[in-house]
Amino acid sequence: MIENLVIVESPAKAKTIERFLGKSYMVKSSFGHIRDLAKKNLGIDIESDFAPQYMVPADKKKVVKELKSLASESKMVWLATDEDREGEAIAWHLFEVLGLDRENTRRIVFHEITKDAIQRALENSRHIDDHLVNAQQARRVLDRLVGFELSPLLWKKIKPSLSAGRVQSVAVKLIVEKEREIQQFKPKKYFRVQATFSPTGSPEGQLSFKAELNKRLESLEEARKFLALCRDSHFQVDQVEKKPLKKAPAPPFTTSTLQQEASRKLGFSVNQTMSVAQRLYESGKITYMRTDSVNLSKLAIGTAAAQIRKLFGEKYVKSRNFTTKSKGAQEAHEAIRPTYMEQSSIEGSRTEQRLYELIWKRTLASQMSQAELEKTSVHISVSQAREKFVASGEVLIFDGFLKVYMESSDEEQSDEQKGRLPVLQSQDELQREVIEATEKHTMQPTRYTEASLVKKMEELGIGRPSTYAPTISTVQQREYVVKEDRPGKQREIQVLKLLGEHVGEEAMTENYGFEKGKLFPTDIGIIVNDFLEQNFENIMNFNFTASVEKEFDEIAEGQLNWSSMIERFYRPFHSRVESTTETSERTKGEKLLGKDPASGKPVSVKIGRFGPIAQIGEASDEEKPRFASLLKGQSLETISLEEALDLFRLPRTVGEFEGEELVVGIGRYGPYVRHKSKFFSLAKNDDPLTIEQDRAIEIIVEKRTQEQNRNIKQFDEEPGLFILNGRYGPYISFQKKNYRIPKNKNPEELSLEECREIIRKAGSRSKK
DNA sequence: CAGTGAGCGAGCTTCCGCTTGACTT
Repeated sequence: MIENLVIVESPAKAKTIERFLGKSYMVKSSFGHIRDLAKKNLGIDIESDFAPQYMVPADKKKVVKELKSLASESKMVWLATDEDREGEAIAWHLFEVLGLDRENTRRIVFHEITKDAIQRALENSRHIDDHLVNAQQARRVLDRLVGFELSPLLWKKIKPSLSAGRVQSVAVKLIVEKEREIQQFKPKKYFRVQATFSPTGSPEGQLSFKAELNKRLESLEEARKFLALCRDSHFQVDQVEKKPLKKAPAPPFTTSTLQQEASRKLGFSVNQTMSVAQRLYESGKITYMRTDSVNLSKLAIGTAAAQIRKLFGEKYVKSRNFTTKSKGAQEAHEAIRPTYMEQSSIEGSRTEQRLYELIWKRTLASQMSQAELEKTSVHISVSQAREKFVASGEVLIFDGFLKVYMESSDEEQSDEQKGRLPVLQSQDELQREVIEATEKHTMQPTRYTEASLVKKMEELGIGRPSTYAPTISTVQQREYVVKEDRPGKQREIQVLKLLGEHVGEEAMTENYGFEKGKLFPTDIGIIVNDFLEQNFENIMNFNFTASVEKEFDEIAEGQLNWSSMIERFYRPFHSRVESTTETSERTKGEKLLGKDPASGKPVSVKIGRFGPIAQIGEASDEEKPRFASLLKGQSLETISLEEALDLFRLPRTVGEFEGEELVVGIGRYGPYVRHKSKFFSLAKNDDPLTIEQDRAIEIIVEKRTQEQNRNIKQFDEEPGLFILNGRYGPYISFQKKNYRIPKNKNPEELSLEECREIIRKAGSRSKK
């Protein structure tokens, strides 16, 4: 007989709690939800008040079986799942599936894992909150109805296997809308004027500082005029303003802010962040990593203060507790923090160490004093003009939390320098060293990264900490969105420079628009988005989740019946699905671009079986239409007639080599030149439309010498084993598998025995 | 692994939120 059986959601949590409780407690975990709606069909009986049909999924049968038998031998079962809507529902499903009875079951909650909190929880047990459970059922049923009615509609009208849902469709919409904003964006030109001054009489260059004109100039004309005025002006300090400035640390990490900072500071994808954090959690180094709370336990605040005192002194200690602002936060856990604040670093892989240090620093900083700065603005008058130059400087008076941590931002860094200024007073004369007017363009909106999309979703209250990373993966898997780098473009800018008595003018080129790891909508993403927007405006509305959440809250309060709430949503929604099924055309995103000047036939683009294509002629024509795939980076929405026609210029023959044709084309893996039925990739800056014979031959010869250098060594006794030179250096290839060569070994001198040893070692490692 | 794009149709796809492994590279 077991005295007490405690069930929590996570096995790592179970282990920790078991340590805090005495021998009379056994702690087990449910591994999250143990039941879900049936997967076949809807899993909901629409005609019986939306009665859910719950099933235990195959991969949960084992857990359920074990818990059931343990529960039957237990005197008391404590359901200690999380204190939120989902946790309450898990407790209820456990109650139902394990066949528990009310007398021997208690519901308890704790949102921090400390001995005190657990003890308090045991003393304050309650029963399952049915209203909260109903709110969860409403949430679950609504999501199933939306997802399982909209997705099949997309299969019929657009393409099989597509998906739509309350969360993912809005995530895609954010990306589509951002892309359209960027397309419509027209940069405005202006001139920014910067000057370098120094106090009159000071040794050249030593005390010089930069100042910026307080006004942007509209045109080249204006910039010329202004610099001419400057040439004949003298400069004087007008006013010196000093302001104290205080900066407060950011709150400790939640899932969303951890993903953002790990992306900005460490370059991690949201998936990577979550899997590294999971390992840290499982090895007991950090608290739970899926949380929307910025709360820290009293214990953590105390140990952080002690740590700060020890490292930096009392002056740096400032204990505070933060409150959560994000929409729909349920705060079942603490913020993400180190389990032991006294551990500033850990053992583990490099990525684990880096993420841990980030978490440690952020947590510590959140309990440290404000930083104090003094901001100085110096206004400088120009004798011949009204405009003024402003120089700003920041001096750190007390570093406070900045000693360990500074939050990063998504905005591109401005090149404005803020540093120390020389000591200046009103009326001081200044000498100009150089004044520069540089042509600038206003910046287009910034595309989302994975992490900044999570930030936006959190602001809108869409998705939960446990779903941010999976949602981002889903929209990429469905090919609604791609994460890509895009090369920048170049443009010419004018730079005017006043040096001595001379104003020079120079045209320079500037790179802009380079994107790294940004999210772009695909054509299919755009088509699905527009289809849903047109027919299901309410679900695509950014406030949809917020407004249903409000109703879920009312259900949780017991003021609203869940099935009637669903009824009110479902009836109009379902009839919309039906009417759309009947009336809307099957859409392939077809778009007519114009006429082909050569044949006079229409040129159009659409989504074909294998992706976006351009087409000359129509299917009904006597002669079959010609097709060509769009290139990476092109889209149905923006492609021009000229660009589409260019696609048909390939493949083209550019000459011959060794008696055979050289054919240039673009395949699935990019531009290539084909020769004797072998393919050679073109280099990045080769344009397949203009490349000529000589360059094509050069590419082929290059590739051949590379191949010759590929083979380093081979053994007669083992003909299947090669030592090769690859992209990442030398390696051993054996039976279609590759093996790394230890750095201290010279690949050319390896013996067969040594190679076999390397393969054996690698084999035994992967089995572990 | 790189020139694809007809048309028919069986059987399948799909949601969000809570948890980990079991996989492969």
